[in-house]
Amino acid sequence: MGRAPCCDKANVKKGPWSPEEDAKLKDYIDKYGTGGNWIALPQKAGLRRCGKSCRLRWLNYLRPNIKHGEFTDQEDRVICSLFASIGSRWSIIAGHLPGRTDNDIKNYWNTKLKKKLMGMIPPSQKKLPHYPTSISSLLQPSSNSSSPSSYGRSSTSSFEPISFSQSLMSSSCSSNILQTQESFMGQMQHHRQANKDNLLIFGGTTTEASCSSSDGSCNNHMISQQGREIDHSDYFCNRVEENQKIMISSQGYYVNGVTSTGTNQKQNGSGILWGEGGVAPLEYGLEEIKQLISSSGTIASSSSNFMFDENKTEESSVMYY
DNA sequence: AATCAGACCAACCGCGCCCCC
DNA sequence: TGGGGGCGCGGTTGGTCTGAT
Repeated sequence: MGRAPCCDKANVKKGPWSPEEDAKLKDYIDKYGTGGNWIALPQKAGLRRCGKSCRLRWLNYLRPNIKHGEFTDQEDRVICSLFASIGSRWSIIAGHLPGRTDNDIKNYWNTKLKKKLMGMIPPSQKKLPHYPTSISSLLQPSSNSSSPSSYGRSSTSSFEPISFSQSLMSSSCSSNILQTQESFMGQMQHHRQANKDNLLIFGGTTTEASCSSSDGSCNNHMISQQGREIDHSDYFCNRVEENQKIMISSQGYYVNGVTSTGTNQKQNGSGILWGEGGVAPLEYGLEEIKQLISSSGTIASSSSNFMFDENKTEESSVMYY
């Protein structure tokens, strides 16, 4: 069985597009539009191409305002933030980067950006020599992305690990799903190894985390899990020092017993009581992290160990384990 | 100069969702 | 309401480029 082919494979050309084909397609769409039917379009346009191929060519290369070339640091951070929040939903991420296509972003992620992040994986994971040893270093604003860092460098590639901006950190923390990103897990695990006094606890929603900082200058935008755009400036913008315990959940962030609203959190044994009706944040110890890393060979959205319940993300994200 | 390995990227493939009949 | 067709998406592939040896 199986699905019927979308076109007559025997009579369609495959492979790279010629300038003539590009011109035909562009001319046709300029004149008549897509007509809402990509399957029929190539025949009308005089192209021996599959409709899907035409659509892809148009969307990725021929349509106006497509931006090619180097991704900026800002774009890097947007991609990372959104990836941490929503996983590999490239079309949504592309929607937040005008001129960029999902395919472009996907390729960029797979070939470069992911490796930048992988540069932060501990030596035990990636056999890389040097890593930041303080959480604060991970939370520093991105000011050195163009300068050599002390992070590890792959022996076979020339990438520079990006620095995690506050916006990335905050948005990453704001979503449970990020925990399966091996890059970030690597940071966390390494940090735990480097400084056992630190405790990193994450959880909650992207839509309710608050920020008490007045000097935070994070202006990046991100979207909630419902696709609603929200501003990072409302997020966790304060620098966090070493030896502090960090918790972020739907009620805000928490550092050494002080919440983002300035109140002290009650602690109950090893646990922490979050406000009434609050969503208990998830806690990740080193072992859990190791387990996550080992069990999530792929990214969150494709992991069988994690399911992101989009129907339950209005107030809090839910992770099934 | 030749060869090889890794990086990069355009394009293809298959699946799930949605809409329409 | 169910089935079929089209669209859109994410994963993967394969060709080309580039740098190292």
